[in-house]
Amino acid sequence: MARGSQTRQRIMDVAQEAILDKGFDATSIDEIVANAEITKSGFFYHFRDKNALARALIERHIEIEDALFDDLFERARELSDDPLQQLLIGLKLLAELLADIPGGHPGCIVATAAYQDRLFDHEVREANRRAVLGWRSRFRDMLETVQQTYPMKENVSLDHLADMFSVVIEGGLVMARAVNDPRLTEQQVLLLRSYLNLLFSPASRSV
Amino acid sequence: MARGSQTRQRIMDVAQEAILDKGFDATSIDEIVANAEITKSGFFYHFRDKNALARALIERHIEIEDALFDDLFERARELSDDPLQQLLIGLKLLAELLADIPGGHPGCIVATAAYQDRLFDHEVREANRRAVLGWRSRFRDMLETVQQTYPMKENVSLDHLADMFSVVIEGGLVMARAVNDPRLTEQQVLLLRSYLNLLFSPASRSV
DNA sequence: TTCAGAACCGCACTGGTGGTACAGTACCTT
DNA sequence: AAGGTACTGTACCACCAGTGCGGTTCTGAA
Repeated sequence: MARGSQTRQRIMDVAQEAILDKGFDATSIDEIVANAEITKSGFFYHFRDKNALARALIERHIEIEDALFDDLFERARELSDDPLQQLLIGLKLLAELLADIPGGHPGCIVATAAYQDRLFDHEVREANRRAVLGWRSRFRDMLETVQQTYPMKENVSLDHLADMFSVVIEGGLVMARAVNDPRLTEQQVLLLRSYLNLLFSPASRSV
Repeated sequence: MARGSQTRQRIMDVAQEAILDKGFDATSIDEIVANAEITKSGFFYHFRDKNALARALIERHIEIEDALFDDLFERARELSDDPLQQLLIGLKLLAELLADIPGGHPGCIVATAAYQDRLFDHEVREANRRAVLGWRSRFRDMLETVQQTYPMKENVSLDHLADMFSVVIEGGLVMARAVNDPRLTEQQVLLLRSYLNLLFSPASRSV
């Protein structure tokens, strides 16, 4: 069983690299099978069609990203007991992480899927939707905890605010690509941090 | 000469509708020529290849969007003499505009191009880049004027802040698609407005 | 009225790509 | 030895971007 899933992983690795570099459509199955050192028949043994590959990639991506966020905010919790500080520290760590990836963040498969969504079938879009809603509830929980200690200075929806995390990250990745500036995403995450600081922090001190 | 450019416009209209609906690759030339009531030869008479069509669409989109922003903030200037209020009013008008489009905003061609950029040639990416940098300088100018009257409460880069307009709009459009919630973009623009209000507004009144 | 050029049409063709079908084979576990 | 898993190899199809080129229609200037 190790042999099969190993090949499957290899196909996905090769495919992901090519897709993040060139886009889903620009990556042909022939190219993937060549780089993964497998035959076309072998590819279709593991994936029913190209959609199945996309779905697998998105699902894997969600897991990795979730684990990454878990780790990030776990470290933030270790560094402070204050919920607001945890949030601000977590965002700082996220910005650093985005900055540390050499050559800039490769981009987000979820956004790729969203912008080519008619290419994918319903299951792919559903997986994508689940991922985004998962992030919303994650950040919403954190914001609620913060709000219990620190009242907001402006009355904004916590759901919308939670979505802003994803919006800034995804939008940042899009714009980083458009202007070819890999540091843009990191800068935008820090602006979100600045917003949350102004919104919740009681003293109007600069951070 | 009216005849030629008329056909060209018709091709672009038909193509844009299909591309925003399904994505660039999912839209075949055969489909475009059928809906535009022209032949394939006719299409290639007007556009050297599919890239030329994309380039033309992006350039037209930039013009339209620029005119839209011009109009929006012109109206904001009519409503207030205060630079901060102009900015906040402009964002409110933008949010209303995004909300008013029936069925939600169709999406942004610039982001589509950014996420499939390897599909496009250098000229297309350059046009895209120019558009984004144009927005940056537009919003930067406005922010600078605001800053002359209202000092920022946190010291953030005006360039980054200017980029945040595009980031929130583009990211909002991506996420709106992902969760199938057309109102998301509008909500995010209002959050950006809330941030700018907190950042520049001297009194900590709620708006 | 003529006539050149712009704006097409019609059709045949090429190469690449996603996907199918199916027979055969190496390997690994029971 | 048997049987499933994990493939290989080959042949094939439909669709799509793009080419080539000869022919046709429309239009504005001389």
